[in-house]
Amino acid sequence: MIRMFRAAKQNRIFQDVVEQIEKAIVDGKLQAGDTLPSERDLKELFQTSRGTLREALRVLEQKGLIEIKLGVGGGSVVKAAPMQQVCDSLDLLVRFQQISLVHLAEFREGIEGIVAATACGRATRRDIAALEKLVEKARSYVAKGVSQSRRFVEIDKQIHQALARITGNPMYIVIHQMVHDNIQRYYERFLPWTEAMLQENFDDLYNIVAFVKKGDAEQASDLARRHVQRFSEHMMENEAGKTALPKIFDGQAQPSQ
Amino acid sequence: MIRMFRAAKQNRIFQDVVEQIEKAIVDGKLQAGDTLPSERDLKELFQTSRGTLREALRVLEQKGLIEIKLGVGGGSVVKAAPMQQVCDSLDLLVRFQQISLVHLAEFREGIEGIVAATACGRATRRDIAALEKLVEKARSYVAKGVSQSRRFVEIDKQIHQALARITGNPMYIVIHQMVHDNIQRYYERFLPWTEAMLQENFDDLYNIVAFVKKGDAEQASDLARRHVQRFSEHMMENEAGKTALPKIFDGQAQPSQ
DNA sequence: TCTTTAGTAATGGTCGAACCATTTAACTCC
DNA sequence: GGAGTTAAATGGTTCGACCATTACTAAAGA
Repeated sequence: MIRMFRAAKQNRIFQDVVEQIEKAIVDGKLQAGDTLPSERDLKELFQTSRGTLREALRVLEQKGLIEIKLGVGGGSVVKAAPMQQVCDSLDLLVRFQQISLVHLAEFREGIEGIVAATACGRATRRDIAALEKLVEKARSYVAKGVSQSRRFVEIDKQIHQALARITGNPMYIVIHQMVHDNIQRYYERFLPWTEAMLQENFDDLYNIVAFVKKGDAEQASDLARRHVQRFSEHMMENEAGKTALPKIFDGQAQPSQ
Repeated sequence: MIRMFRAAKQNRIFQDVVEQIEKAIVDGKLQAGDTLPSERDLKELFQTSRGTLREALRVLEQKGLIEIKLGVGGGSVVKAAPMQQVCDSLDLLVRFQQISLVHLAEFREGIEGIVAATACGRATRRDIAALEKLVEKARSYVAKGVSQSRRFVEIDKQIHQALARITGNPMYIVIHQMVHDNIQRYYERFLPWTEAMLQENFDDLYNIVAFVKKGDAEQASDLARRHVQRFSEHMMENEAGKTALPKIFDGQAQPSQ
């Protein structure tokens, strides 16, 4: 009932402009890459002022539907699917401290588990080959020690993203990316890498890929979850992690209804 | 690397205003319910024009951070956690047909499974009592037949939300709500209820709660997943669902990277 | 002829002042 | 004391002007 009707602030002209353009995009009348007329032309099309029109464009830009370029030949370009917006909106919620690191980590555990299990049944030979190539890359960085930990983390992310992509379900891709990015921000700040951790994590990746290759969903899923858990455990062991951000670890914070 | 730096369009003044206000809100210097100064005051605080300031307010409003009220005593009021925005952004993605119903349903399956399993270990006696109360409410609506299916669906949602809340992890709550709302919109349009379906779904709910009460995570999880699957199956069987929206069911659409 | 450079026009970004529409609160009148 | 009226504050809109950036073009120079 709550979401059946939208606010009826029809006095707001820019809102009407937003809805018209949004509808045109969603209906496919405006395709990604298309350029809208200039602000001065649009203001005449919509019979409004430039200020009001610009407020509408601001909203569309924020929604991720258009991108605005400067200079001659610039203007409003229709963007592809606004996937980034989903991430950003959740980003904001996390920064609101409504969601702590333990919450994120627990959630990621579940997601990684499902992704790994789902990927098991859907990975093609090419997928496996790509995964193994990434694993080899990771191995080379691990061999070079903690100085290359940044590169290793990058490959680690790519492997997880590849798994999400293999599922063929964009929901996993977008949700995974969002959680990973948010959680990684904490790890970068409070979790210094050691040789042992690097090796341990590489082994996880290697084995996860191996299980996916074998098609062993249960083991792949379990290991993927364990893989995420290890980070939380290291964070707990780490002095910086415990002392610097106690709030992050306070757990069961209730969300505001 | 991609998400480490933000676009450096510092020529855009309104962006700077957005960031300053957003930071103040996220840092807690501005609490939910606080009212910002009037546009005419803000424009002086930020040393900018009213038009530019309004563009900033438009962005903040779109982000769900503020709500704007008219008339004397009106102005920009800081809102609580912008949970609705997460739903809206996904809604847009779905309408972009980047995410189909099968994608949503599969994802929801995983989430409901994890939520049910996690809730098993965390439900207090009060939680169980509240769940059972909801189940009894659902039973009464089922008894009244399809005429009360709308009410039943509402209770169904409340039960799932209650389970998500029991986990104590706000990630589950917000993600669940986002997926549920989006998916329910399809079901409402293309899935007419029958007596048998009502009964079947009630039985699911009854048993899920029973398993949670027993603390049987595995069975609760399996049944919760099965519960979601049933909807997809009914959608498949249903002529309206198959013919009205074939595109929704085309499955493996690849996201634009 | 090719390259460099200066110029020019289109376009988004900003500014200021004015007016309109809505809402609240105070005030007047009965 | 209640109902209607008025006034002021505030967001919404409009207009006109100017600035900053950019791509294209033509002129100048090698």
